[in-house]
Amino acid sequence: MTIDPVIQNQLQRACFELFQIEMDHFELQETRKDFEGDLTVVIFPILKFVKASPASIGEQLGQWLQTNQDEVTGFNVVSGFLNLVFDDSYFVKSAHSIFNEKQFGIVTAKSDDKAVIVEYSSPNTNKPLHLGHIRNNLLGYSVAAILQAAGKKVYKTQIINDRGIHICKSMLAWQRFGNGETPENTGLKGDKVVGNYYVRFDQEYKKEVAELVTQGHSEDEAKKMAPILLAAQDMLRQWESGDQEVVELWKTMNQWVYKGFEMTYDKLGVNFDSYYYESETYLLGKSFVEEGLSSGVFVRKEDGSVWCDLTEDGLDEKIVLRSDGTAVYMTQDIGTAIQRIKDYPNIGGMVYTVGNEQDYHFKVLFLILKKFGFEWANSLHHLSYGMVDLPSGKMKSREGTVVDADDLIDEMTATAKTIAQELGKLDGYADSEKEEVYEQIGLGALKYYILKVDPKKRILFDPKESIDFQGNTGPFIQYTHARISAIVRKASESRSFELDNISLELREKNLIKDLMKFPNTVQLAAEAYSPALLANYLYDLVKSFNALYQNVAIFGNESSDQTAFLVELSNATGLVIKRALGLLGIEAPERM
RNA sequence: GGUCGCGUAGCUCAGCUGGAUAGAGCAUCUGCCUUCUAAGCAGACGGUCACAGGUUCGAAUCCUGUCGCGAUCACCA
Repeated sequence: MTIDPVIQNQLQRACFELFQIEMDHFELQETRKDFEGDLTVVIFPILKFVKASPASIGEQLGQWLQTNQDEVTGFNVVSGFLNLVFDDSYFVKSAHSIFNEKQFGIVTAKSDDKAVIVEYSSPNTNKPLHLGHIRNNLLGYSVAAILQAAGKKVYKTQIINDRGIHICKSMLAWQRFGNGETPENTGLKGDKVVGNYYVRFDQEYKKEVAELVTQGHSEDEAKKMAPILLAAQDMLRQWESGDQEVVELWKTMNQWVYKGFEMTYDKLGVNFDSYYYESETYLLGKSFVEEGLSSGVFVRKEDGSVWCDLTEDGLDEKIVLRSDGTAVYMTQDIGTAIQRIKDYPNIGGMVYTVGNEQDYHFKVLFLILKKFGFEWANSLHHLSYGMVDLPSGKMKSREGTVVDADDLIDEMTATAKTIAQELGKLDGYADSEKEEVYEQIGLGALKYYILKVDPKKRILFDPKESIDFQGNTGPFIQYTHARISAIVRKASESRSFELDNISLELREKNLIKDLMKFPNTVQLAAEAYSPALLANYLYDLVKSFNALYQNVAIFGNESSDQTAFLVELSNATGLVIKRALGLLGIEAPERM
């Protein structure tokens, strides 16, 4: 799409013909808005090879391009910068081809290319999803979509932490205080039911600890000997030994949770190709520990525990198997990784969407997998993102200071509704249509708000300040798309135009330049695993569109080529906006 | 203490492999609704790019150090 490679090539020829030197790369950049021109060549790097003033070199190169390259119709040199002016028809043709290219910006995967597994969400089964999971889900889903658009085959998956002491705590509290409550007879989502008992457990636990302390035990002692905790630990042992009753309860309550999660995923608009459960994979890593021992990647200590010595790589020793032979977190992650490669054909790499608190863990994991000598281990990426904190500090589910995912989604939708009603939008539509749009807008605001910031940065989220709908926000972008849809509706008879008859204003050129950047932006976003890149691109694009269309009358002279061109240009812009929003998992309403 | 990340307008954030006078939105002010939809547009105000050195034609961007914030350094997950 971009002309840069062509110009690079021509500059090489020019340098050879004019100065008899061979340069393989030139610094090209978009011309700043306050100078005349479209593409700028930075002259300074050439100075090292050519003995002349920047002005003279610029002059000669500009002259050469003007005579040898059709698109270049003019140039000017300003203190070391050669600004090239392109012919209007070049931009008109570009806009035209964007409109005609069905999959503009999207590269389809070749069948022989390696695929990528993107893991995200990966919740515990003892509590509902919260704001932190929302960031995780939005990032994972969007990065998967972007990788796909950049030409990769992508599989989305997650690992569900369905075993361990945490779920036993919920189970125990439910047994004792539940009175047979179920999602069905309470009308609550299953994850909420289970989450409530997790909180209940903690309350009882604290009560018992306090009681023990008044009886004269130290707090540390009390924390270890509280009967309810001992009971939970006992339950875990029963689970591991396959006690039928415990396993049944475990299955039942986990099913409640999964149903609840699915409802939240549906609302968020994310999905998965497969699920992995720790209860099924936690033993997997062990066989590879044996393998690692025989190949010397791991060493066994006297007490029987197994370690990986990473001191040569600047890290510590890391345990991969406990002295009692049970698996640790690392063990199962090794196992899960290898299992996934077996389960899917032709995997070239994996992306793990996990918070930055686990940076060290993944550094170690990747290193160990490399030591095993797997080829794919060189293409593992930890999509590390910053925490979402509240003004009051960190979110803690046990203390009830979390922002619940479902609540937040509902609040956003409600806010969208209030604002839309105040503005009198959507009057005259059916209630069901209205509700759908409110949801699209509320979620659009939330998704864009989260995705527009660099993944690695921490987000401070203030739930009291409702998320903005003005300025650099999802709804603003959606709104522009809706306006474009209106234009397209009105101009239902699309008429073709004569390319040669169009002359462009600066703002039209700017919009087309922005449109042309889309494929490149998708590639950059894929390389950087950063939806933020795309979000900020979108905002620029929408600004360009608005700046142009505010002061231009599209309709009124329906017969002119200029009108037909403007309609096509808006159509192309609408397509790109919708596509880019899609990569962020945001819907683009036709009306709002 | 070691390691990693972050620090840009009052607030929230952009700023791609170093390039021209560091950009948006919110907030505060000023104008614009008979054209496609004002969730918008045009403009004003607002900066020691944490600090100090270094690299070079040129640094918010790269390197080193200091300070501040966060994370992490478990036979937890």
